[in-house]
Order: sequence, then C-alpha cells, then structure tokens
Amino acid sequence: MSKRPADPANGSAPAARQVPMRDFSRSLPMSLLRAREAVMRQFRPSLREHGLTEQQWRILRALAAIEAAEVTELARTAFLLGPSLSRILRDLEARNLIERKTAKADQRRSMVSISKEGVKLMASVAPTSEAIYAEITSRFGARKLAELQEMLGELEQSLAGLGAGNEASAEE
Amino acid sequence: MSKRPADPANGSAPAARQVPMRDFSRSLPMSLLRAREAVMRQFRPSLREHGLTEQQWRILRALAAIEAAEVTELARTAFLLGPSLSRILRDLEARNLIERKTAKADQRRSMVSISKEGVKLMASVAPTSEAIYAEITSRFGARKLAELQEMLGELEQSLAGLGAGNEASAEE
DNA sequence: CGGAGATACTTAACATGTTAAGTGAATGCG
DNA sequence: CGCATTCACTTAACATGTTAAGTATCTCCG
Repeated sequence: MSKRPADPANGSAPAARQVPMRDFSRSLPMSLLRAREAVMRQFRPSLREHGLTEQQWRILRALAAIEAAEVTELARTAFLLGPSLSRILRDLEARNLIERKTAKADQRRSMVSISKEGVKLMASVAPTSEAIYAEITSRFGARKLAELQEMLGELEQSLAGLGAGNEASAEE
Repeated sequence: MSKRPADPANGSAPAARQVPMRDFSRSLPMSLLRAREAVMRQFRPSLREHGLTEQQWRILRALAAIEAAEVTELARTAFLLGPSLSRILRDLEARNLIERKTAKADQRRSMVSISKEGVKLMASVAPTSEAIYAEITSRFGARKLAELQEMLGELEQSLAGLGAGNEASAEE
C-alpha cells in the first residue's frame, strides 16, 4: 500500500471540471469490474497451474454440466461470444479435452462434448477451485453472498431488453 | 485428492457427472460478469459513436478528474494493467486527446494530462452517458444501486490481500 | 424445383487482458 | 565511485472481447 500525496507542486489549476459526473471510481461498471477482478484473482493462479484460462475452464464446466451441446448453446451457457468460443474450441479440441461431431440432422450444427481427458482434468482442478470458493464464501459471508447474487440477477433483469430491443433507432 | 465414482467408459452413456460443483451459471464470477455485461451493453453503442472504447473512456474520465497523473497512478485509477494502458496512451496521444511530458525530477516518470480536444470530446459524450446511467439507476432503483455498490465494495475488501499477500508460498 | 433469405458457425481485424521480458533511469550500499 | 537493485514504464507474445465478413447449410415461398 504505497500511499502517495500525488501533488507535484501544482495541480491546482484544472482545465476539466465542466462535467462532474459520478466520482468515476464509484460508477457501477467500475464497482462490478473491481469486484470481479478481486474474485478472479483468487482463481487464476490455480487454473494457470493446470494450463487453463478462465474461459477454457468455463467451457469445460459448462460441458460437464450439460453433457453435450451445440456451439451456440454453449456460448450462451458459458457466456462467451461466438468468435471467442470458436477459437477456444479449436484449441481445446487440439488438446483432446473436448470432442466435436457434426449433427446428422443439420450439417451446420456441431455437437460439442467433454472428453475423458477433459473430465480427468476437471477432476484435478475442481477440489482447489471449490476450496477457493469456500474461502471466499466464508470471508464474505454465505448469506451476504446469496444476497449479492440476488441483486446482481435483479440488475441483469432490470436491464434486459434495454440495449437490444431498440428496434426503433437508426440503422445506418 | 478424493477418488470419484467415474462411470463413463462407453459411447452412449453420459460421461461427466462426477463433479456437481456450483450450478456454474450461479457462480459468483459469472454473476458479476453477466451483471457487468448487462450494464456495459448500455454504454458501448454511445461510446462507439464517439470513437471511444470503454477503456479509453475510463482513462479520459480519470484524467479529467485528477487533472494530471503519472502512468502508474493512472493505471490504478482507471483500473487497467500497465501494458494495456501503455498501448492506449500511445493511441490517445496520437489522436491528440491527451498530452504527455516526462517529469523533470525523475526522467522515468511521465505526467499524463487530458488535452483541450480531450475535454471537448468528453463534453460531447458525457450527457448521453449520464442519461444512460440515470436510466439504469431509475430502472434498478437508486437505493438498491447504492446497496449493491456497498456490497461490491465489501466483497472487494474481504478478498483484499488473499491472492497478493501470500508471501509464504513457493517461488519457483 | 430454385433461388432469396435465414442459420450456425468460422475468419478476420482490431483492441484489450495477462504474464514475462526488456530498457533506461534512479537508489542504495560497500 | 561502482555496480547490483529497484523503479517506471514499454514491448512482446499469446488469449480473449468485440464487431464485421465470409461460408456452408438449411428453409421457405413462388
């Protein structure tokens, strides 16, 4: 915690004060970003030791839960955009952590599933991951955690269809 | 670690059910990610119209608030990693939105400040930005928003020094 | 049946996240 | 003073976020 006065001899004649705006560091996006970073910082080292990134881990977890899914469904579940998912799946497949086969009914779709190796990897990561989650829960408080998640869900709900359903705007 | 039932070993039966884990879509990182995305989705179009990314906007806001700062301080304020900030500053400087000059006392440090053009750009973006923020606040509720931010701050606090201060671990 | 349009991805291109290494400038200490 | 360390950044390298195009397929309507 290196505190710093941060006033190099002047700094008293600002040029931009016309728009106060929110204190900035207290804006909602920043709060969410910082909180998430604080949480992820706990998990990254462990994942890294197993050669996984956060997103790769999300995909494996999603696959382990739903068994097999189309790419689009997986993108929704793991909350990744198509292009990101496409790249990651290519890598995970090359590492034999997942398997892919095109659906017979619709040649465009491909079904993705976790491989035996993928399951093994998950099994080796899960304990640590769970322990970290437990530590976080314990530090913050299980009840508060549940409350927080509830609020986050409500926030998401209250904004649903605000940025997507603006069908009455300009098209360019 | 603990052994696992593990009953895959064939083609048609499911192969991944061994590690329940949290419902996944209900994990804290996912909740935070989704909430943040729901919020940012509102701002991105407007920023984009002004040729700014979320991070560039964060930097300009930070600079407008603190007037002038060293790169490291700015990184802390805008919550960006050094390398990202370095790249973005290079671009913002090329676009004449910010100014840089090396400190005379310490040649390593460089002081960054927002330019007149930068201030103008901010002034043109701020109204829309504020309007969106107001809409979000109104939808979610000002009181709940304050509560949420409070909880997020507490979460951050409760995890501070968990992943960074483990000075007693292996070094490799 | 055939071609326009919709679908399910994949590629491309650019910006940032993340970690490691590099550079030049201060500092500390013998 | 000399030089190893530390500091404040910057570069590099790889992975993902984000938007726009591209590619096969599939659907549907005339």
